[in-house]
Amino acid sequence: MTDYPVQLKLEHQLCFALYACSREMTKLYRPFLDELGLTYTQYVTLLVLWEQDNVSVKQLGEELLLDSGTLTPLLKKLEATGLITRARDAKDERSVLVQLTEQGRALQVRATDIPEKVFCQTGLSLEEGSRLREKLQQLVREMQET
Amino acid sequence: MTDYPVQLKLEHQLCFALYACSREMTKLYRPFLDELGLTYTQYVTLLVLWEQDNVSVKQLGEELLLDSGTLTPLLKKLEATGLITRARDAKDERSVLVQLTEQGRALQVRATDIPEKVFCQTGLSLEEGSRLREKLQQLVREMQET
DNA sequence: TGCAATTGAATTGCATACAATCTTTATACA
DNA sequence: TGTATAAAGATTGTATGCAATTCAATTGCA
Repeated sequence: MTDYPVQLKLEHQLCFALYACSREMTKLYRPFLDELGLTYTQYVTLLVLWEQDNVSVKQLGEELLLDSGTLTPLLKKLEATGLITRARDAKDERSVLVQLTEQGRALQVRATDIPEKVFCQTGLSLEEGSRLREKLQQLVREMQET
Repeated sequence: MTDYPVQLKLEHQLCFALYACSREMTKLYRPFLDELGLTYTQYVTLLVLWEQDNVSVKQLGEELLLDSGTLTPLLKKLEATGLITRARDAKDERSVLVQLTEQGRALQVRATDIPEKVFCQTGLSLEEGSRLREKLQQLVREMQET
């Protein structure tokens, strides 16, 4: 199999490196998020809400690159656990506004140290981490244009 | 909200950049894989098998960083569509060996050009793509050690 | 050698992702 | 001003991911 096309080798795939790396990174978060009773997707949703409260499902979807098929059930779970409320926007009944509860806002304090703890396990310098993140953000923007 | 802790901003998260980038990359593959009737995970599984046929579920899991909970149903689907066969290893009845069918092997030809077509949409130079992939592979290795 | 511990898959249960479709509300414009 | 179109969520269906558990086969070692 020495003449196997090099462009099909798994080791040669940027897509797989991304896919594997993303999942491994999520695994590093899991023990910390377990303590807060959150999944990774719930966590990033809260990151958005902690920055800007009272946003629509549409806005959340634009920030997180997720659609209502993913967000609706996830938000219902966060509502059921008492971290957020969901309510139709009086100004536009098509929209649903998501708001943190007291409890949801309080959780932010317990999350503050998680990114740093995880980052320490990556073996990256701050400089390398930033460069890599910027490169990935640039790549996301490029892929969304196509 | 100007005093919001910078380390919790979504834009500052390497984990989210990876998560978003991985999903966007998979979206670029989708139209091409649809033509072959494959999902992304089925595709990377076949990448492994095209390189080395007749491997165990355990070996597949080690290459793809997936466990039997994900692989077993996926492999059953590939078997149902006639691309692979699954059989207990006579030398160790605990293992299941996965083998390509004629049809499964034939599909490789139609997949050969996909990585290049997708890569063109990333806007990366070959040099940048390789560097990024190597950085991600190194990061995966580092995260697996912890 | 006999049996406890380990290993490899499969199964179960839960939480995403995402395409496709449906429902409700808002908007545009003939 | 009706009405066609568009927009925002919700729903449905399919396919992962992964933890936890179960089951069968193998291995290690007292």
